[in-house]
Amino acid sequence: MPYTTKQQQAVLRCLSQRRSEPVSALELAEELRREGQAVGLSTVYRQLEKLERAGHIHKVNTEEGALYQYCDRQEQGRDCFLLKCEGCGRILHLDCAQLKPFYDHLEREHHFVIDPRATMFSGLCQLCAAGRKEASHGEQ
Amino acid sequence: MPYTTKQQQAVLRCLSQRRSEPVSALELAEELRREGQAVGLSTVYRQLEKLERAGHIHKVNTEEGALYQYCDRQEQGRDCFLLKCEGCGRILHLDCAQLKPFYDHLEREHHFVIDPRATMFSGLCQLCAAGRKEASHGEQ
DNA sequence: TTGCGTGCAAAGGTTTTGCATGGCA
DNA sequence: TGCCATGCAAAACCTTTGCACGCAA
Repeated sequence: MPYTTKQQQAVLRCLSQRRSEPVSALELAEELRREGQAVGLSTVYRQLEKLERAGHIHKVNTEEGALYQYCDRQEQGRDCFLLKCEGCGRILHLDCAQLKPFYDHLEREHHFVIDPRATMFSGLCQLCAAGRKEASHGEQ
Repeated sequence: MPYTTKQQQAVLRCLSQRRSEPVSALELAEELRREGQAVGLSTVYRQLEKLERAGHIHKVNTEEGALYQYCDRQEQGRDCFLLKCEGCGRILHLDCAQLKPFYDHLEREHHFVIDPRATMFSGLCQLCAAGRKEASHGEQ
């Protein structure tokens, strides 16, 4: 990284402190303002785009707009993937060798190359799964 | 389905004709207008929400807003999953028994219950993967 | 001085909402 | 008649863009 502004550093620092928690651009700008490091919203968006292209963060499109999450370089192996709980919104990183045979199969049989960084498994974590058992009854 | 309006039927019919092709709400409204079955945009949105909750269609959040895709009831088994090509945006349904050991492992070890209907694998299909090889060089 | 990053304000696009209207039970 | 879906227009929202300014090389 040849030249970094203090805004750029602030955005990345704030994101990395949050670790596995996905944040929206607006939340990020507000947090930075609270810290006395105010950064304009458009600058936040511009930095997020850069950081994503550089592979430092994940961008996840959700119902409520895009969320951004710090992405640890070490966790970017082929067997690392993202797990998103539809209940609480949290995104987990997991490393699992069990996926490899499946990916290989896809590539061999269907010529489809998986991008682990962009692949999101959705489901329910233990707590949220338990909570929904009761709530979900007749809909529509 | 106790009572369906002709708008509701039109939206579902249009979506089912497109099959594996994801469509935006606006495109849907335009297509219906072209067919002489004009449906207001807000009605299209309201119907899409209903259809999604009833499990008839998938909603996929993308860069350019939400896309909707018809979802065949028969394909909703545990081993069915969605494959999204980041290149052309197409979504494929695949059925693959190779996933089962992985899901079982997740459930046993991490207490995470996968929702196949909401799980989207991202990657590149053969054609798009080939096309990107050339384009992607030094960025940032 | 030159160039790039910044911040504000405005524009752009998508999705939702309010409200009057109309059709089906 | 009563209720719910509809359609239009307006609002709300997120994200991008234009442009003048300022900081660093």
